[in-house]
Amino acid sequence: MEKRELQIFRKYLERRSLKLTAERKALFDELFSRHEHVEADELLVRLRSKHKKISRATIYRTLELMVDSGIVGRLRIGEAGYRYERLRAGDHHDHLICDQCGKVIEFFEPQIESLQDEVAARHGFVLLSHTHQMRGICRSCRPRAKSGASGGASGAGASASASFEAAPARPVPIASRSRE
Amino acid sequence: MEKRELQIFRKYLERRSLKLTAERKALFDELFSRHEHVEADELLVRLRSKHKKISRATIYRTLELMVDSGIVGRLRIGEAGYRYERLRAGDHHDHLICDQCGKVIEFFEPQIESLQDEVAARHGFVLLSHTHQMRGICRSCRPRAKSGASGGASGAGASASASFEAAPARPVPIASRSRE
DNA sequence: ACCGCAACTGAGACGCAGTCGCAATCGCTG
DNA sequence: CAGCGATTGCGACTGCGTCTCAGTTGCGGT
Repeated sequence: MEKRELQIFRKYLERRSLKLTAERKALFDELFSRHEHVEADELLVRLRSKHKKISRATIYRTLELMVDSGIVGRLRIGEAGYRYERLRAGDHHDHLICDQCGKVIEFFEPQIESLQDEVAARHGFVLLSHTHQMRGICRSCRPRAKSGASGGASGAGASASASFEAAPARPVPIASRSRE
Repeated sequence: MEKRELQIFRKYLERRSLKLTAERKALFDELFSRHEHVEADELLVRLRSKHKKISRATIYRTLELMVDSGIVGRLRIGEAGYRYERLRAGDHHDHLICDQCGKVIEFFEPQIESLQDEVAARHGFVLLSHTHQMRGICRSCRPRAKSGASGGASGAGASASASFEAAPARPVPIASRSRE
């Protein structure tokens, strides 16, 4: 049976009289073949190594369609640029990232979700989406962890700590939650 | 009396035998003159309009020092690039952003903070920092709000919704909390 | 005073990630 | 099989930040 997300994407395209071309399908297959958080250029390289001819622009254009259709999430994890992840329908999660090895763990904490609604309401906001990333050192990196981001204000170590940036994700359409 | 953050910055520089030059001081003053979330180029423009001669490179270099020293926070709010905000010593907050007017509200919710620790622990992580952004429509934009990010999977409107990105912030050294 | 040197700075080149313009193609539809 | 909107690849381009480099500053030591 065809993947549910492919159906959704197909429908999304149809509604706008856009086509599910070979390039779009190839990108879909690549992205949905495994669960990960991948960069656009990585997808380009992979597809090309599979002898699919596709341009960078098309990758970006297609990813945008997928993000808009809701089947793909766009994140900012670390440094520059975006990463993309497939989303299973109705899914929602936030991210826990290891600063050392880059591993990404997904988590979902209902209590946090509802506290968010509360906070938003308290400020008169209608919540549409959110981004929540926690960064730290994972279990397997723990032993040899040492450096880490220089702490607050007071004394830090000696060597200049590389300033490692962090950044979150594209909104999770809150619809799925609130419209329950 | 001299601003506490300036003292911190001064000390940070001294420790590394760096200097508090006129340019650095000017940038500090600009950034700490009011509370906001500003872009690097905006700071450049402002300083120049005040007849201070300063180059783009210096702005960036100095902002990095400030971020490292802990007196300034670096965020990703919307689209590309970073925004900088002054941090009062020991302060911590997350952000609530209006997708319509761009207004940024800071919030702090102790319960969320501790739930985060719990989640991290559950996954064997040592938390170092986090980023938490909520996006929506603020009270004053509410009445005429309509468009918004296309919802999940199913039917969206007609016009192509501009894909508005979001992205969070530089870690808040968790030290201040856990080391309490 | 003067030297020496490390720290600073401005200007512009550079790099990366993503976007755009455009002409060539594709693939329905009538 | 002509018409036409959708699609694509290519390469130019942009925005934002970083790097290089040569010239300047300013403090410490003598």
